[in-house]
Amino acid sequence: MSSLVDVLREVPIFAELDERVIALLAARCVPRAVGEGFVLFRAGDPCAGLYVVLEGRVRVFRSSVDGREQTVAVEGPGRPVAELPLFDGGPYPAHAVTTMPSRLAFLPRAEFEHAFRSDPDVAAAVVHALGHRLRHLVQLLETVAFRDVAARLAMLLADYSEQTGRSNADGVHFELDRTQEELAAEIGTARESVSRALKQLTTNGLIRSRKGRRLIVAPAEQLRSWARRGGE
Amino acid sequence: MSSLVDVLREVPIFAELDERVIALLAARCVPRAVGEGFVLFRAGDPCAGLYVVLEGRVRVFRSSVDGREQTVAVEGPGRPVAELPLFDGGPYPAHAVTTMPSRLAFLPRAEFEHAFRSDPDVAAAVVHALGHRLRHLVQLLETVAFRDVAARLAMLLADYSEQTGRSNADGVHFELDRTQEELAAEIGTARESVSRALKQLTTNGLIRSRKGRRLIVAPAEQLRSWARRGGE
DNA sequence: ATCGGTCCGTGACGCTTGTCACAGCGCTCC
DNA sequence: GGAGCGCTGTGACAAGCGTCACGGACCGAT
Repeated sequence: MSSLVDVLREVPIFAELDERVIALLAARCVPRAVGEGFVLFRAGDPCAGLYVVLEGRVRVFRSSVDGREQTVAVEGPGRPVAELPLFDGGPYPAHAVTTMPSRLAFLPRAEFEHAFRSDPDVAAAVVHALGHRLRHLVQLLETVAFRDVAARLAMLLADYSEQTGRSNADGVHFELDRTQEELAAEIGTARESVSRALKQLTTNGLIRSRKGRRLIVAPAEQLRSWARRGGE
Repeated sequence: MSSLVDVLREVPIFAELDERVIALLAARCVPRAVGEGFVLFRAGDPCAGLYVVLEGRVRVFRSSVDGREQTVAVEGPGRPVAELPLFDGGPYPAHAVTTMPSRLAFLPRAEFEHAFRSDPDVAAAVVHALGHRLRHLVQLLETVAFRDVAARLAMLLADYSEQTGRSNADGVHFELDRTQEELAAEIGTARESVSRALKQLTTNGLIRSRKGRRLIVAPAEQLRSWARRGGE
């Protein structure tokens, strides 16, 4: 098995730290292998520490009493989960659950706090990550508030295609490793609406092809501008 | 005029710093008096520095091409505006405009960065503020995604009543110093819907009395639980 | 008092979308 | 290869809400 240090070095929020600090953090981390559906924490729980996804996937979401769920973020390998409540001392603001078997690193709060206070680089890195998250949320809020389902979906596909897609002459093609149910939760709508929106995007030429979960879509910029214009 | 130092000491994000640091920051701040409708920055502008509201009010919002607006935050005296992009180097994610004549303090980015890197207390304070904002956004996102207009309004009133209200036997009474138009932008809906939702809350007994902008409402906890249950 | 502005209430209407119901399809597991 | 199951498509319907239109209340300026 590869050493924790090697993995942490690849984690964006730790990437800029020097060896000494990474080694120190790694020594304090508790690695865990868990199955699908493992609950890292629930909204309202006091914050115990920081998780980093090494392998697998974690969904962060809020749920309402009547069972609907709004996904706030989906984190994959190398991404931190719930860095927020480490700082203001408050509870976790959302639930976090693995959506597939995963390996996680857990850094207890006290360890983290110590590193944060003693090394300004750690502080800067963390604030950087927080900033990114906040930026993303503002964006998400806007689309959920303003856009219809098709436009929100287009935005989401634009993100995915940039993250995991490869572009060639026909467009950007990539694997959409999510069910429509999951997509629906991410853009705050119902599964059926996603199904219809996918059809709509296809007839509008923004999705060029759809074979199973293999997609070929228009370039991200085109998707986004279409969404901003509100669909033609 | 009162010294800047005195004002900054009252600002939540600076409150825990010691005199020396505050004095140093104050010396670098540029105070400004501006009228209503002054544009601090627009979405996409590169980040020039941090603003702190000394007096008045600043609305932070995103707008869509077709003219609708979603308010992200409304900041009053003592509150920082746009601490986010200071860190990740990105542009401002939203517009910020004063909604009344205001006094602002402006701290150029370089000064801020210096303080942030050299004093861990500054770093901690700022992260604290960021965390708070993120928490608030997650909450806002959930309500916009799930709740109907009446519920969202109830949540908003719960916040306001806690911030500025005084409670007595009839309920919590306070002054709602916003137009329905402004309320609508904060919960992502239309003015008319706010008007109808206010009526609905009144017939349901959550708003006990409404004379002009003077409101008497149910305790915040009751408002929130009603909203969470989705209106009875 | 009169005008002009902003703000608020309310009716009518149509579109989007959530919900329910059901049918086809591709799996895996016997 | 059938049974069961999760995922997907789609039709029908109702509710919520945005939009338009209009009228009325309030208020400051002249």
